[in-house]
Amino acid sequence: MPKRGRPRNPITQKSILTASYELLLEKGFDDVTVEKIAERAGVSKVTIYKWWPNKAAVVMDGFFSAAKDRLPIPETGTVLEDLLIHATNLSRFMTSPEGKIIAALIGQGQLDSAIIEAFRTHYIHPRRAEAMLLLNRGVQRGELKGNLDLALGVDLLYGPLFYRMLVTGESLNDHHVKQIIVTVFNGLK
Amino acid sequence: MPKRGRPRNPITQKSILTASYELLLEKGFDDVTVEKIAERAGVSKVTIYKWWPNKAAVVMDGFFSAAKDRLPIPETGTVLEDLLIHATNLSRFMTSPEGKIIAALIGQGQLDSAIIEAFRTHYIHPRRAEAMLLLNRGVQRGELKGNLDLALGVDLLYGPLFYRMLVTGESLNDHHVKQIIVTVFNGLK
DNA sequence: GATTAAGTGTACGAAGCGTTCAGTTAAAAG
DNA sequence: CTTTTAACTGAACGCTTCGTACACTTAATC
Repeated sequence: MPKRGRPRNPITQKSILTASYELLLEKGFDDVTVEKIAERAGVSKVTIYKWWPNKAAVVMDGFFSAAKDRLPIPETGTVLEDLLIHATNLSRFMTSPEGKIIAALIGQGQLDSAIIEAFRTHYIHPRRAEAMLLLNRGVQRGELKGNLDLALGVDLLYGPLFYRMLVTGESLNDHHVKQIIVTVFNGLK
Repeated sequence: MPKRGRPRNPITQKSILTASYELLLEKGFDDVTVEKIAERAGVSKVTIYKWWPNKAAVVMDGFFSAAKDRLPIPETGTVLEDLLIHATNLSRFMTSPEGKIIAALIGQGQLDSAIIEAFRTHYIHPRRAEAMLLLNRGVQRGELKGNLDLALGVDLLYGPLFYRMLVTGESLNDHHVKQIIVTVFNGLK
């Protein structure tokens, strides 16, 4: 049975999400307003509130629908090499304008549990799972110790990168990343 | 030459900072309002704006004036032992109600550079310096490698703890901390 | 034509920020 | 005792933004 009533216009939803992501990129989370999203999307504010419960929900949705996975998992044959490539790519992404959105969302998440939950589910956990696969290959090959706790490994690799980005704010170039990865690797092998 | 005019009432300032910190503890950054601070401090809102430029400045000041240093640097004789004690204390503090303020402030800092700057200067950097001293004792004793980059060491130790707190949100008990520290230590020695 | 649901435009209430204004109050200086 | 200076007060206000209410119009099916 096809639906009664006026059908939903797919362009409406899409342009809301696009406008939302563009504004997030240009202005940062705090300066994105529902009114601006509506204006840029060419849509009524009421329509936005019809489909999303609040501003945070729209913005998160816009982020997830626009953020592509730009970090394919490398497979060079040795874990250390894979880790170096992966971590370098990650750090470059995190210091880019799009990557900085991530800091903003994690920040906002500290004040709004719905945001951080969504972010963990849709962004953090999938990427952690990928990194665990990478580490697991190293365990199989005997490059990493056999009883390695994969989750711990990911904490040790990602932790310092996020820490620098969110907490110390210090620069994060390829050399720093290499230092971090090589040293952690020594602890994991 | 003593100052002309009505002298500043020290109680006024103090009660503003106290009220601000109490509210921060009870409600979190977002739900602290200047009006509530004024009400609890028994002070006019205008007085607050006379001495601080905005809400963030008052709240940060309240935090710094109230947050005691509860993390003395241990000195057991071996670095690994020192690190375990220090990191365990830190993680316990971070998961306490007062510690959670830190997550909120770092979060807010991602949206307001003045906040994160103040937080780094008054809170993060001094604690990193302490941790570096601890590590340096290990280098002197030959328990850690001689060419160790102390800042890197702190990144590796603190990074995973903050990462769990801010990003993954996973629990952080003494066992996790021990795993983290022991593994990092293996990479640093 | 009747029904259903999508979408619009305007207006509004509630917060909260930061400011303005017209005062009072507590001290030092003359 | 009067004047001057600066701290402090209370109430009101403008502004922005969130989220909602209301009275529509529009596009589809029955």
